[in-house]
Amino acid sequence: MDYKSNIAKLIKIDGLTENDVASMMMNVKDITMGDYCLPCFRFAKTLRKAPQLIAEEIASTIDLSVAPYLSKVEAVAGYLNFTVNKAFFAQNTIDRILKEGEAYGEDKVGEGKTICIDYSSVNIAKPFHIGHLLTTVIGGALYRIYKKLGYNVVGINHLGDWGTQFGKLISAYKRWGTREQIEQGSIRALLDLYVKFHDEAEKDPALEEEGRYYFKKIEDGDTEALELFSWFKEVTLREVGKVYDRLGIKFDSYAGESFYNDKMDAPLRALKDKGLLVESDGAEVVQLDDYSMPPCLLRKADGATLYATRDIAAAIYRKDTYDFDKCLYVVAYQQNLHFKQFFKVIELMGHEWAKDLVHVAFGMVSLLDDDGNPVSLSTRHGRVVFLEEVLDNTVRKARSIIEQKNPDLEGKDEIAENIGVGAVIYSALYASRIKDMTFSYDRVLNFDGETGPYVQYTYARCNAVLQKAPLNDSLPDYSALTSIEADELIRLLERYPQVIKEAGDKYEPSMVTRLVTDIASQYNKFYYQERIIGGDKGAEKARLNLTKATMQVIYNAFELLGIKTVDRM
RNA sequence: GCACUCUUGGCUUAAUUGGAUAGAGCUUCCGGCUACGGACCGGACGGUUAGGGGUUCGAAUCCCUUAGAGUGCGCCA
Repeated sequence: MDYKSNIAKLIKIDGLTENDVASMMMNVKDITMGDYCLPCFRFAKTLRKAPQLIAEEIASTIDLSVAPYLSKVEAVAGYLNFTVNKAFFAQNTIDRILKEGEAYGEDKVGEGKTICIDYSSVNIAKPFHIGHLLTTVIGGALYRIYKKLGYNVVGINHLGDWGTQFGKLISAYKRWGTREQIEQGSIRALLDLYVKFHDEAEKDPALEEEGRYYFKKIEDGDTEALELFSWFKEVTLREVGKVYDRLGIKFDSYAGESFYNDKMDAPLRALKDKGLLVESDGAEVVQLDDYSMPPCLLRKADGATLYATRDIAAAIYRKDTYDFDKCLYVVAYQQNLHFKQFFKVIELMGHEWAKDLVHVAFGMVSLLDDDGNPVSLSTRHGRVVFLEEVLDNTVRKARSIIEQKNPDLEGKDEIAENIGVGAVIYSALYASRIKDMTFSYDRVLNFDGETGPYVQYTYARCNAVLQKAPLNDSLPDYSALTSIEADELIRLLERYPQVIKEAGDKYEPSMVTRLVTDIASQYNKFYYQERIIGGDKGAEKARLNLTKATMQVIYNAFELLGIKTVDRM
């Protein structure tokens, strides 16, 4: 049940509707003062009374007998504080979680609506490195969050699969490559070929011409060139797919740059007809001076189209195909201007849905150099950390901790995989997405404190308690859950559905990470405060059910984040 | 030069979007396993929320300003 709006029904303030009051209700920080509160300061001016007096007057009009879920109303320092009936609250919350199970947190707000999410967007024949981590896991988490909220979600991997580099790659392959080499070496082998091409091209500039020649062949639909091109694509996607599987990432569409190749003429023509596309230094641009932005370049002097041209075509295609209510682009904030520009161009074209395009920006990932200063990733300078290597390293670390702490554990490999990968995903979804992140092994290999393994440990601990508990089919006595620790825990569990909605509204999966961390932490406090097994049967049952509910919410939250829980570790 | 973003203890960060005493984790120090899992828990140290001004009952949060950092700014994506 929604406590805030139920409480709001009890409060009568002139000129305010129930909804107004409900939206002013807040959670109380300090649980000893209550659970929900209404700050009365803002009424002081219109009512011409002191806030405390107003709070007292409202308190005196509230009849608790019609609200069995409340146990106390109190006016304190201008706040009207409501304390819920703890036993009722505990029972209501825990029963709901146990009854709904994996569905706890589901909502219908998204029913009948479609959201497109453009994320990950790998480049063919380029390394899948930690620079792709954030877009991939943030996009993946949003994908699952919106599904949970009832939306129809379309996950799009906008592949970087077009450009002269593919002509060069074909040229290099035909000169120095073999099929086995590529099949075995995959992206690394393709990258090696690409690098070799550039080295050789410095000695023999004619190679550049050859690269262009083969790219032209791709464009013209030459059978051999197309076959090689799609083979490179297949090899790349096969390797990248392995990482996606480990991260629990899925896509509904892989329509990338090459897909939009023949879809740019129409929007360009429309822009021209509207007089928006103008010639400038031989190129064609949309002037955006009126919006204090530099012009958006859509066609080069040599007639070739650009990034923005393709994105405009893609947005229109997506609107036509999916009729989205929102289209998200999970892309680093470096591209802020680019998105603002092409969103504006689409608006100028007269598409009212331009307002539904959202750039979900996130911070920059950098590495530390030898002096401890952050440096940006660079394939050219060899400053690349393969995502797969990071996963392998954290899994290895998890494995070695298991060997040390729990050598007899069964299924170590799978458990280490889930812990190691979980640690990486967790660290990427820990902070608000706009924060920059310097990647360091020190950080992702630390499994203490607010980390993925910490939450997984709590889950495994809950599981161990339940395994060890004797059969108990008594009715739970929730009035026995009297400790502050239990209260706080239940309060956090109850908040979960609301937090998912907020995470969706703000495109901020870290809100889920934070809540599940608080839940794990609070369970551990509860665990040390109260002995769970033993004593009165009804009370024991209540503590066991609370343990079960905690596990369920951790499981549900981790599923949204893409992290697997483990029963033992 | 212009635009966007950011600045909270040594480090990484939170704060119900303007609400009560700014809350955690890491690090350091102290304490806790003959306990239902010590990858844990408790405690201590550590903050003028970058500086200044303003708005108001109330500001880390909004406005102005100064400083610092990052990113971007026509023929790459």
